[in-house]
Amino acid sequence: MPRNKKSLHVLSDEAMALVARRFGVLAEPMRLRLLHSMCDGEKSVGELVKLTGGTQTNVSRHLQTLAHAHLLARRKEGLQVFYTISDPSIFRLCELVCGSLEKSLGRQVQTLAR
Amino acid sequence: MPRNKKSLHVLSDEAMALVARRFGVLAEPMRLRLLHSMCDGEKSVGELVKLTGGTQTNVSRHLQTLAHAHLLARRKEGLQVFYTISDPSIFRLCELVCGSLEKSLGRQVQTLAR
DNA sequence: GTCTTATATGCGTATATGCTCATATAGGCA
DNA sequence: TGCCTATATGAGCATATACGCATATAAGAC
Repeated sequence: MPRNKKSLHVLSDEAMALVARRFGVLAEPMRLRLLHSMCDGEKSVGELVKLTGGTQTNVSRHLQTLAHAHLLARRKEGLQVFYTISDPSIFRLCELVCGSLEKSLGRQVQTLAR
Repeated sequence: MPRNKKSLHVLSDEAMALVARRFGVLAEPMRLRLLHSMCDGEKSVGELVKLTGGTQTNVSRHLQTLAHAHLLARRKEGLQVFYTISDPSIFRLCELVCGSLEKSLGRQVQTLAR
């Protein structure tokens, strides 16, 4: 029976979809800016709005997306909601991408990794 | 003059856009399958069509996308075109994502990393 | 209870992206 | 030349996603 091959293939497809979705979450400049703004610790939504210059609606939406992907943790305190990066593997991802981009761009953008 | 701050901010925005675009290239299951199919060396478009089960048109389009992002190298030989992974940092990216997903999914998908 | 502040959400719109069909290009062979 | 094969591309459609406006929810102060 070629069932092993088949089911492996199917599983692999599901895996691909999951990985793709994860990359998709990181494929938005605003979400990257939000993550970047949280590098030094948790921030409230209001702080993130000021730091990123986005609208409250948009920042809130993107924070939801990041939280649902388990990249952020949510903590409510009174009127405010604080978000923290809960998956540190993001940093490595961004470092890798920045390094790769620096190489392929021939150092056109030297400040990429900052 | 707050120009330093300003221009740093602008540069950072461009950087974010570049990084986001890179992640976006990796945010499609078919493109991930194509990359996966090329792990063991270069492949022709025809081979990739068979390996991934996609249509010729679609496979060709995704290969273009990957090549334009400098993730693939293109080599023409007679009627055939061969593509190779030209940026090995992709492997680390996928490993990191797979590892992170395995953790957050509580090992629901054990074969993710295969 | 009212009022204010902080955050989230429903809805409509604009843009982007993936997919397919048909066709174009490019190279090899007779 | 004409024909066949391998790959790329233009056009159209369907879906997804980001954004803003207005409004809802939640919590504190009064």
